[in-house]
Amino acid sequence: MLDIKFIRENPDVVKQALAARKNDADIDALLALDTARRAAITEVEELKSSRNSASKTIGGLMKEGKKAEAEAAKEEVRRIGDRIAVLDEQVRELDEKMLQTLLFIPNLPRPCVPVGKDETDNVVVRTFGEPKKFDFEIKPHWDICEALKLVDFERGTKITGAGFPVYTGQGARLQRALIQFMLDLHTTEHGYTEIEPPFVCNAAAMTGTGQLPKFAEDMYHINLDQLYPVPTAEVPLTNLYADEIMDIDRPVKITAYTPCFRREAGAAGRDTRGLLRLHQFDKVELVNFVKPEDSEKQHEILVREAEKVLQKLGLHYRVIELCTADIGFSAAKCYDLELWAPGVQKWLEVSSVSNFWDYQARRARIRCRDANGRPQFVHTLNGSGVALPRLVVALLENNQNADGTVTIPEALRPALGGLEKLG
RNA sequence: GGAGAGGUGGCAGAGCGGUUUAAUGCGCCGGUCUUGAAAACCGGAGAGCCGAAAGGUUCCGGGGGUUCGAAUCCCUCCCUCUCCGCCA
Repeated sequence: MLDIKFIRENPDVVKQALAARKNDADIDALLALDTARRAAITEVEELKSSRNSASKTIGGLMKEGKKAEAEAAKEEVRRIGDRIAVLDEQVRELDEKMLQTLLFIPNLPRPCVPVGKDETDNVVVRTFGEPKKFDFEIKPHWDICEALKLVDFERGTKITGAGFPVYTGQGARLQRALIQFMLDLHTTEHGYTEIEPPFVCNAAAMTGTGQLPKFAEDMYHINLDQLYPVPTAEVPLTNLYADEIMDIDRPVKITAYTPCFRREAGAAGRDTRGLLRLHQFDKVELVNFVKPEDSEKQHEILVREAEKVLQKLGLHYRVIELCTADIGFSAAKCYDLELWAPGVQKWLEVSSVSNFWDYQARRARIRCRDANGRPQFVHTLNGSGVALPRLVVALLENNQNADGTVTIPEALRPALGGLEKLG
């Protein structure tokens, strides 16, 4: 959520930033609500002030036994009370309208974010490794999965539906090993505290991080209990500190594995084959809470931490900086990590590393204290560290051998009991 | 699921219609003392909103009601704890 004070004082900056990300929010209408709200508050508070002092006077009169005078005063105060009730209701309605407007306005991209018209204007920041050369005919991952019986695509549709993969045998074990490998890396080398959160969250949490109310259609919803299966661990992890004043002399860094559930509304028919786009997938997520002055520096550290996973696995990847038109709703700045998958001949997004500035913190009321001890909103950051299915795709397609086996990267073998090859 | 108890500042815990401007303790910050620290003593400090400021206003789990006036009385919902039931 944006700061209404900032919008009031910098309407043109806000309009320009929103235009850069192709958002058409009506800022002038919002500011009109703001003006009306403040006028109503000023009026009602003056009335409340006079009611309060009059009530004190009545208390005194009652004690002195001046019944008649007290009754006259009561009548006067009752009229003030009626007027207050009307104005209070007005303020409540204006508050609600403003909130509903603000909840649908996205974050402002930082000035440093490249301006663009769509994803083709994203910028490649750096590239790691080289595309691998093969001296045999390589297979796409779905053929490898079938040959080595890593995923049972057929039976999965029977129990749930398309997009809910059933990993089997070494495929299932590979999932578990990757989760362990990533959690161990981040906790032992990057200073993260491991969390195992609930896999469902309530509407307040979903609103805190920005999934609700705008993206309700992208989420599964357990109607009977008003709970949402998490679309990312970002939701439970970030909201862990909702309504708190945090002590963050140094960044608070937490990580968790969760399955992620996404309806992928609007993406029907895209990437239907294999593991490229799923309704349920596994992910290890990294979440940071930092003081405002530290967030830009910490964002660079965070993206390096996510990259470390790919480097250790020896995969060819690139870091993309998203342009203003492609950046996520809640993000102020965002890097994506993309793996090269030679079988499908595509760059695959396996991580999104975002700086949310104070946008989520304001929605979820996560604060810390500034140098003077005054409360201020923290900055939140998060990054996938990383999402599994596309990582598996890249591992299988890059490490496949002519004999149909797949070589396990050195770094991953301990988590697989020393296994060197799949198949 | 049933019965009972309870939700008050960072924590503990009083208050149960009108000097509550929410006592008190612990913890926290500053100071005195000390070579330094601890202890002791003195002082300070809740959050949101409106306001340039002075100041005002709201907040005792959420919502609603009674009243001139509600932390305090009533209704309702939520949550926590204890016991019972069921159970991995």
